Amino acid sequence: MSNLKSHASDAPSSVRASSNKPSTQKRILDTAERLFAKEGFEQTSLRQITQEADVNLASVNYHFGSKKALIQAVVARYMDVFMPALDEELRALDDESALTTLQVFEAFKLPLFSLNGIHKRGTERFLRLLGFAYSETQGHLRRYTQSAFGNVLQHLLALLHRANPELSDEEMFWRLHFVLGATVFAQVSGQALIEIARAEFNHEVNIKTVIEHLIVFIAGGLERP
Amino acid sequence: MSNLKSHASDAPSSVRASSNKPSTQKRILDTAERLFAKEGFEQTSLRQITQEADVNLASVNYHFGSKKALIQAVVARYMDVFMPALDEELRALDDESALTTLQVFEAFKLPLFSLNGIHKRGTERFLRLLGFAYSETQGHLRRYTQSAFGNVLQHLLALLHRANPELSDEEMFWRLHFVLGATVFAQVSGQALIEIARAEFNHEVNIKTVIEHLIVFIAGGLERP
DNA sequence: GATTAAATTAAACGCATGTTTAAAATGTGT
DNA sequence: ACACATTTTAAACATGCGTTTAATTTAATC
Repeated sequence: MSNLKSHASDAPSSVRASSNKPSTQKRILDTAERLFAKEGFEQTSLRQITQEADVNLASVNYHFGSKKALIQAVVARYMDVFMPALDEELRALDDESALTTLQVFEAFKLPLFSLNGIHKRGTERFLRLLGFAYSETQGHLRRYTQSAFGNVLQHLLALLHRANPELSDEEMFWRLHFVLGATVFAQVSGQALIEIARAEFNHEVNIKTVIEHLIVFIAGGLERP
Repeated sequence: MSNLKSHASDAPSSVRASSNKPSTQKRILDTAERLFAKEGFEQTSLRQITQEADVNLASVNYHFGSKKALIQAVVARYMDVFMPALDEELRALDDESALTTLQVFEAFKLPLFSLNGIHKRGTERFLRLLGFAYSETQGHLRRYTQSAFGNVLQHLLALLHRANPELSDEEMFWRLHFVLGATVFAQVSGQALIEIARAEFNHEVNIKTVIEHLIVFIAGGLERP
């Protein structure tokens, strides 16, 4: 883990010097993101990634060190946008006089949709990545999130307590995890569900619709007396 | 798939003739169940199962045909108890005059707890197996459940519609899947959560407690106007 | 007790994975 | 143009997986 060659700590930031083709690093990152979001981390092999990215197999280990590190790099690219944005939204709620659960969860919407700046379907990808991070046991990812953005999550918990002062710590603990479960699951099974829904109800269904439905649901569950 | 030796279609039903040691088949089934519920299907290897069951590696393929078939056998042992029990409970609700969502979900409690007859912690194991069946993509399991117990699931959907006549088909579709997500997730992350909760709140937490919390939550989410 | 059938066993097969190696190619600074 | 560092490459490595094979042991049948 220590005698690696460079991991491109700086170097060719994003675009190759005299070529219109993105750098090897970016190609790997983009392709990995797409495949991870589609199939999950464990289901996606480095051979699949490097083949589709049209780079050499060994370049993943050269540039990122390991598959774990690649996974973390992919997730971090979204976390680094999402978490500060969420932080800002949550701060805006601090001054709210009559805070509701729905308000807290709706604070997620803008940060989530802002991820579409990273990629056309960034929101969807991020949520699916999160889902896989939880359903597969990617302990290192959980540790990274906790240590890098633990304060934001603490803030979230405090706001929910403020909106639901009658709920005990324990009640809140369980309900928050159920919320997380519904969210994660909706995204991991999301694509399949969206297709079923599309066929069943004969109209377009997109990720925004799903999130709208989801927020109402989890707010209902969380507020239950 | 067709030229297999026997798969023990009948034979030494459950206990060995002149030995106090369970049959190879049962040892495999029990050990597989324990490991599958602990780590998931894909994360558990046949070598791990056969080693802990103290049987030969090849005996899994001899008795069950394949790993997939073993997974299905493990799950079926629970499904065959759970689904008829649920069916009975749901039928009892048909005559209810003012049906509530909570009643429908509480109909799950007895069937779930009855699984403790199969194993001391049968409820927990079953829910975790279900969780893995969904979060890992075990398509064959979904197909089996759908074809074997599809009628019970249809019945469930009908009852929920009766309890919530104001919800559109689409609304119900999404909420039911969120319910499933919260449930599944609670179980897959369940053991870790229970341990955190135990440490955090300084009192015993068991699967029944989690289910009680869960049912209130999902009923709240589903009923939300 | 001989003859089948069923079950168990050790070993190998074929394949896929992440990672490492060492040489070749490319780029950079002087 | 040279020397050096960086990057790319093809190949191999080491490990683990589910499955299959063929021989042996155990059990059952006549």
